[in-house]
Amino acid sequence: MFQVPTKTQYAIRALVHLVRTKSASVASIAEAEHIPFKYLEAIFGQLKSAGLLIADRGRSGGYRLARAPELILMSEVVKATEGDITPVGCLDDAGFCIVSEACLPRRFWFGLKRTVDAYLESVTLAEIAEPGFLPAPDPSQKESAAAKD
Amino acid sequence: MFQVPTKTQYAIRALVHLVRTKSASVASIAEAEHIPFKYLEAIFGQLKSAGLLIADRGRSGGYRLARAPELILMSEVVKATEGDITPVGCLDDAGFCIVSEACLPRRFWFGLKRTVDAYLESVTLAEIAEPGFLPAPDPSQKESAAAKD
DNA sequence: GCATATTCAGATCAATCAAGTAGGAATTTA
DNA sequence: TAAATTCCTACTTGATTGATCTGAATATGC
Ligand code: FES
Ligand code: FES
Repeated sequence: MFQVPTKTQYAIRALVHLVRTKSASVASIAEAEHIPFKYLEAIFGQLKSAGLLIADRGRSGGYRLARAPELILMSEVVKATEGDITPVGCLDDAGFCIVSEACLPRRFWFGLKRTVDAYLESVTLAEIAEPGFLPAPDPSQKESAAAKD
Repeated sequence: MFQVPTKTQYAIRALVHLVRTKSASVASIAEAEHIPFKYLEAIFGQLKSAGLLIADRGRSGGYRLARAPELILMSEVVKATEGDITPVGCLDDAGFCIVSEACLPRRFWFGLKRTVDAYLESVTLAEIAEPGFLPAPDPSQKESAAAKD
C-alpha cells in the first residue's frame, strides 16, 4: 500500500537543499538534486501554496523557506505534496462502514493512520537536513535484510 | 502517499469473515461482505499462495484459514496482497542514493517503514476479528490532530 | 528601456497501476 | 453425471503518476 511518490521525495530533497542554501532558484536546485526542472517547478508551486515556501520573482529571484526548518513538520510537507492522507475510503465522510457500523477493520486502519501521522509529526525538516538524525533507536538495523526477501 | 488499496481491505474483511465461519466459499463471502465475486476469487488465490489460506476444491469446497488467527500477523496479510512494501525507490537495490551515499532523507523514509512495519506486526488477525480491539489507548479520537506527545 | 532570469499558470501526454470483468478449465462431491 | 466449487489466463477501463510544453507575468541589472 505504500510507495512514496517521487513528487514527495523530490519535495523533501529540494527542501533539504533549501535549508543549506538560504535561497535558490528552481533551476539550480533541479540540477544539483537531479530533479526534472519543470516538475520541480510545479512542486514548488504546491509548496508555496501550502505556505512552506516564499517566492521572490524576477531576475535573481528564487525560493526560500517560509519558516525556520525547525518549525516545519514533515507531516506538513507530505500534506502539501499529496492531499490529506486518508488510508481507507470507508473512512471518508461520516466514518460509516458499508458492512457494519461497528467495523473492526476500520479501527485497525485508524490505528495505522495514527501511527503514521505521529511519526510524520515527530520529525522536523531541520532534523533530516542535518547529520546525526536517526528516528528509531533500534541498534540492529536490518537494512539489507529488508531488501533480501 | 498512503491509500490502502481496496484489494487489501477486501482481503482483511474476507479473512475476518473466515475467522467466524470456519470454512466458506468465495461466493458466500463475496455476497456477505459486498465484495465483487471474481475479484475476491483472485485475491484468495494470492492469499492461498502466501500460505494464509487452504482451499478445498470441488463441490461443497471452500476456503479456510491455514493457521489459527492468533498466529496470522497483519503484516503477512498486507504482504500477501501487495508485494513487499518499499517506501522509496532509491531504497531498492543496494540501498544507495543518487544524490549522496549518506542520504538523510533516506533515513527518514526508513524510519517510516520501520514504524509501519512495527504496527502491522503488532496486530494479529484474531485481534481485529473480535470486539474489544483498539490499538492506541487514546481516549480523545481526533482525526486530524493526532497524538502529539 | 531592454534583455534576461526568474516565478507562475494551464494544458497536454505517455506510462503505469488499480479495480474489476470475462470465459472457461480442472476438480471434487452429491 | 451434474452441480458446485477452486483455479487460470487474459482483457478492459479508469484514474493516477510523472513529466513536458507553451507561454505569460514579474522583477532585476545593465
Ligand atoms: S469501515 Fe472500512 S471495512 Fe468497515
Ligand atoms: S536515498 Fe532516496 S533521496 Fe537519497
